[in-house]
Amino acid sequence: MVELPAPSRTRNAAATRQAILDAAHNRFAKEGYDGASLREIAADAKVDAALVSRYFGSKEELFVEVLNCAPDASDLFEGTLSDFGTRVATKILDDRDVDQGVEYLLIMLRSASSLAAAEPLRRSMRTHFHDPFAAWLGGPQADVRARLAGDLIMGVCMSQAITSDHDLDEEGRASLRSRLAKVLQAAVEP
Amino acid sequence: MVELPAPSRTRNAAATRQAILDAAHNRFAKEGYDGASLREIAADAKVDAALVSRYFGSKEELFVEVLNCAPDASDLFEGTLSDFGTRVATKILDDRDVDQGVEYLLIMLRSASSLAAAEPLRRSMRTHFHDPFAAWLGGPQADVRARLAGDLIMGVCMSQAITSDHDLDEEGRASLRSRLAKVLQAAVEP
DNA sequence: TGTAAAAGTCATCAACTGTTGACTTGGGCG
DNA sequence: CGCCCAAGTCAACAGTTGATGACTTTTACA
Repeated sequence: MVELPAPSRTRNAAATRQAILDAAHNRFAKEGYDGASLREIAADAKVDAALVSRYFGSKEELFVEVLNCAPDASDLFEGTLSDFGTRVATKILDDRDVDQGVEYLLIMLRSASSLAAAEPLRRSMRTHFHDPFAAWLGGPQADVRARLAGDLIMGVCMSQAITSDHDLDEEGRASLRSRLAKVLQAAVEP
Repeated sequence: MVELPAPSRTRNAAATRQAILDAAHNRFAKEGYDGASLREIAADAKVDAALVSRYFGSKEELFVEVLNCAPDASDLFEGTLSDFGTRVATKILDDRDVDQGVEYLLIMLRSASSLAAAEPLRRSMRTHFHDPFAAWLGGPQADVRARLAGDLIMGVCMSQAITSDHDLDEEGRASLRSRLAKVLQAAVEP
């Protein structure tokens, strides 16, 4: 047959490493830690499977590396506290442009069942979400308020992930959005 | 050697079938759909692994059967609506006696990542939890209120499952309980 | 008691997993 | 150009998984 149109990639360790990282991110978000296989990830990154183990040592280390790239969810903290409920509710429910923060939430909830992933997951959750969230909230029992709001966000995202929004019409979604805003606000306010 | 002290079990198809079902329930709750293996389940039920496939056809059908045994979560509905928040909050957070309803919630969240388990899971969630919950709530937008409360419960349970309550002292837990009660109440009230 | 079907077991299959070691290819430096 | 180490590939491993067909054991009925 003809030659491959373009090798399209000169050898570049940093670039392929990043490609693997991106592919792993997507797969982990879609299928969870156990469900995603190194071969799938490697195929997505257009790389041999052996290279993944070679670069990151093990699947678990790759997972940790992916979690370490998580953003600080700082976009949730741009705005006033009194605005928090509606702001986050719209961000979560208007999922058409699934932004980074929610993607990482998906990784977490999809990997919660894995024993190997549990410990890295817990640590990442604290450092990237809970702690900065509580610090931003301030006030009395900030950690409890942060945890409760975080649990609510997680639950809603998870429900979305499971049901794929099959069972809610447009009016229902609007109602859900406003009510979620109210409840979320009740969770974070001192 | 001596004889086995007691074969301890006459051949009884219904009993072994139930034993398999119980073992599957526990394993699915602990490790999720993908994580639990038929051999583990069979070992727990003191049964050959082949028998599981023989009785239930496939792992997925076994999973469906387990979900079909889920209680209607009717214990959440014993009491007044104005009492709902505190009642459920204490039930969830005093997890020492993990009752059946929460166990099934564990199965759901631990299996949420599995593609094979997704559809049966969604159906069971609706019929065993969401629909009767919404019916019990009544009033305007009962389905939205039921979903939001359910999502919150799921998120809290999941957070518990991940963190194993490592990071909250006794005072914090009390605070979490009262606040969860308040937020939960805000979610269900019209 | 004798026998046939149910209940349970065994061995095995094919597929897939993460990981490793030996190998080949490529590009930059002298 | 010619070398050499990094970058990438190939094949294979040991383990586990779900599933299947042939086999043995028990129970119940005539």
